[in-house]
Amino acid sequence: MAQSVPQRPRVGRPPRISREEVLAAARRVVEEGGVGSLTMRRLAAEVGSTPMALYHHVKDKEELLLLLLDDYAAGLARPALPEDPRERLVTAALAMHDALAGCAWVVEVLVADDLMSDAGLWYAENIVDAAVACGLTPERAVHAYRSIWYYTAGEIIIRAAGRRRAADDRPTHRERVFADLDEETLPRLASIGGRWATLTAQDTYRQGLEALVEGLLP
Amino acid sequence: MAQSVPQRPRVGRPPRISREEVLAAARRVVEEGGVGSLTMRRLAAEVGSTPMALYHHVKDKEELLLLLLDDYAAGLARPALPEDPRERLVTAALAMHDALAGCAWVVEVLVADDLMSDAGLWYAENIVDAAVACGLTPERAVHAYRSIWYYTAGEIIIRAAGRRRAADDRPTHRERVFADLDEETLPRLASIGGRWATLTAQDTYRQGLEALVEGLLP
DNA sequence: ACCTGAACACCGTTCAAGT
DNA sequence: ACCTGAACACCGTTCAAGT
Repeated sequence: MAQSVPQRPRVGRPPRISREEVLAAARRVVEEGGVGSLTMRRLAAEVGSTPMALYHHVKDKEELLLLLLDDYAAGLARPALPEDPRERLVTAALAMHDALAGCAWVVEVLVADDLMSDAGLWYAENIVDAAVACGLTPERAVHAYRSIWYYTAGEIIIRAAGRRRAADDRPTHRERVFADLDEETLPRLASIGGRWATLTAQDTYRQGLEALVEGLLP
Repeated sequence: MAQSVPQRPRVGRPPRISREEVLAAARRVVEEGGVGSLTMRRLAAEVGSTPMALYHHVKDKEELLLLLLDDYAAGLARPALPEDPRERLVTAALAMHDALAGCAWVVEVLVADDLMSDAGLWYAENIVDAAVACGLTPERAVHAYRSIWYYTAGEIIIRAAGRRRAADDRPTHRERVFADLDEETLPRLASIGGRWATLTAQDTYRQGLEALVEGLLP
């Protein structure tokens, strides 16, 4: 029915910017200053155009963010996974965590529309499948995946927030609170005192993951 | 030295609005429409004043949110905790989760400056202390607390995002993705298909928590 | 002491017009 | 087809002035 069009008959004004250019610029902006710094106006300046020209290449800001996400997900390496299902589960979860950690801004978008994009499903697929191979029913495997996802997303989000806080020089609310803990009502925290900051700065993602997996599998 | 002042000698223009009124109005706004709907202008309208009058009662918007948080935390019940340390740990974590779940908006603020306020430390205190009583070193107890905190915050944040998504009527990106999964590359997810939504809607917080605790404790 | 109005420096997006 | 400018309906916050 529809005959193939060898060359689209381009009519009208020739484009000055392309969707790819817009996306590339958006990626630059977001990598440098976080999602918060990505505004249509700033992006327009970056590509040397006007805010409204952008709307000819993306529907709106939300679509722009989703495209950015797809793009990032598509570029992710898919590590070879071990045969042993339990190891496969842990390895896939670690890879998922690395994918998120490597790109702080994704999280802010992620939470708005969970489970990144098609490419992100690879992690879910492998984790659920490995959990089934470990002996869980499909239902419990999905629940296990969710627990791991909560743990992973929580870690990423909270660490990202921590970094943002550290970037501001002024002492945070939390530091002030920890500086004068009441030994009467909070003896344990008071005894930990200054070590809290260093202890919580340590990367214990893997440790916690393994504990979680230990408890989740039969 | 300083003599007690029985009655502050109030001079100048009498106040039309108080800090308490501002806070109460902010709480109303935020409970109804989330943190996103709390703007200084909207809040001013709510108390029947101008945006700038607010700055006479709170330093800025951030302080306003922190005050709101303190306020909420101060009103939380502190459930009696069981003697057995392991049960105490689980009970405290569940109480922490309930406190957050009862008040969706806190999370948005929380992430910005983790560990709610003084009142929120009660949970940390009990969880860390119970973990030590279970035989962990203080260091590992803090790490265990962090894992639980990641898991808990992640669950709350992701569920809240899910509810926000469900509130918009239009089908989400994620639904579209799940509608046509590739059976070749994602066989496991494809086989779960439509059940994904109902499975992930189930509340499995306690289940995951117990698994995590199981794996964390010696 | 407390409040107001005007103003500054921002947002995302729509609409009508230009090339 | 692609881009522009002006405009709308918002933000948080500062500053100088009023009572």
